[in-house]
Amino acid sequence: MRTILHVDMDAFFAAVEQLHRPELRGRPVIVGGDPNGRSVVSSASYEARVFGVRSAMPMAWARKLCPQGVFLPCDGARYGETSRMVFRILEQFTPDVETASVGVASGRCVAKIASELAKPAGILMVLPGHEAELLAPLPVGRMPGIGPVLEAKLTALGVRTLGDLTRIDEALLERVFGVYGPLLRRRALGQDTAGLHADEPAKSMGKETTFDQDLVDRAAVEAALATLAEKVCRRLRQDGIGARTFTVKLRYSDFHTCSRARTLPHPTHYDSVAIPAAWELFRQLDTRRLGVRLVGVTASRLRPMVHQPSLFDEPAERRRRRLYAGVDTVRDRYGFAAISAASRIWGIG
DNA sequence: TCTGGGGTCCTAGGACCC
DNA sequence: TCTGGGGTCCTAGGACCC
Repeated sequence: MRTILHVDMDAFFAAVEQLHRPELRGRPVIVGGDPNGRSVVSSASYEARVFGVRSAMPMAWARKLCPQGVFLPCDGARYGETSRMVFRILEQFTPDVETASVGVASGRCVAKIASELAKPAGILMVLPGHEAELLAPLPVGRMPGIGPVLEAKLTALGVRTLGDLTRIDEALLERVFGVYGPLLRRRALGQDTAGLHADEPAKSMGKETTFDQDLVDRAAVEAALATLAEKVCRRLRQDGIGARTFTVKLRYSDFHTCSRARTLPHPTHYDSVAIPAAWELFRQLDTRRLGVRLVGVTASRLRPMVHQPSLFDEPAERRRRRLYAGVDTVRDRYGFAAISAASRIWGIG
């Protein structure tokens, strides 16, 4: 019999801050980006949640709701270190972790919901055969995969709880939600057959940035795009893979968001290919006279880069490989910006 | 009060081939 | 002169999760 333990760190970033700085314990701690900038809340302590502060809420709202809060920037290195520590403990099968809640069940969805119900700092075990019973009274929005949009559609059908979802007409469910409908019902019954699939290779990797102020100057947007493309390519090279598809994403000041993609015949991980592609996609995409709030570059259709020996391009390809190895070495030593501008000038095809 | 950044998965429609 | 159906690949957009 399969047993899945879903371990969920309660208000993890905020809890880590309170762990390392005892004077913050008992105080509303809000971790996120610059509270005066265009950022959102990453994590709010339970003391801050009392004021209505939630994850993903704009920092500006959080500040209004909880002016006395302690606002802290994300300390990624410290959270990573703490997370690794937690994993070392979990590897020894000791569920004795103070910052966490644990749900135990036969399937992933139920285990996750159980960990939510166990909060804060509890353990909830769901015995096989009792899944549907636990789920029935819960609002549909508690099920992973049902967000605000699906919840509203279900409400319109008169479905409020997961119990309601198990009783609604199957054909209707399929008409409204397509292939997802029957799946939702099975999950609501606790029949969750999805196993765990750790360690699968990534399907895409991307970088995006929201500007402090909307950019009107298109040259400045293109400069930002080049930097993003360089960073994405750098990650591809580090992983020894290339991408066949590059996508540029653009968000205007009115929050309208659009994207354009291009697929290449062969995978690449070279700045000199990705940057011109990103620029061209951006020029096709940028049809409105509005400030630009965000741009992003995403690589997908990821493949291993096989360096096929070819009669003609072999020396050029070898040169290029050496060039980028050098670029990466310099950046490792002196930081990313050290070579950014130069690599754009080199641009060999 | 004004909306991050990293991803995954699904859908609809078009181009193209047989 | 008009037109089927299946399959594959690709694009754009949207919902969702952490």
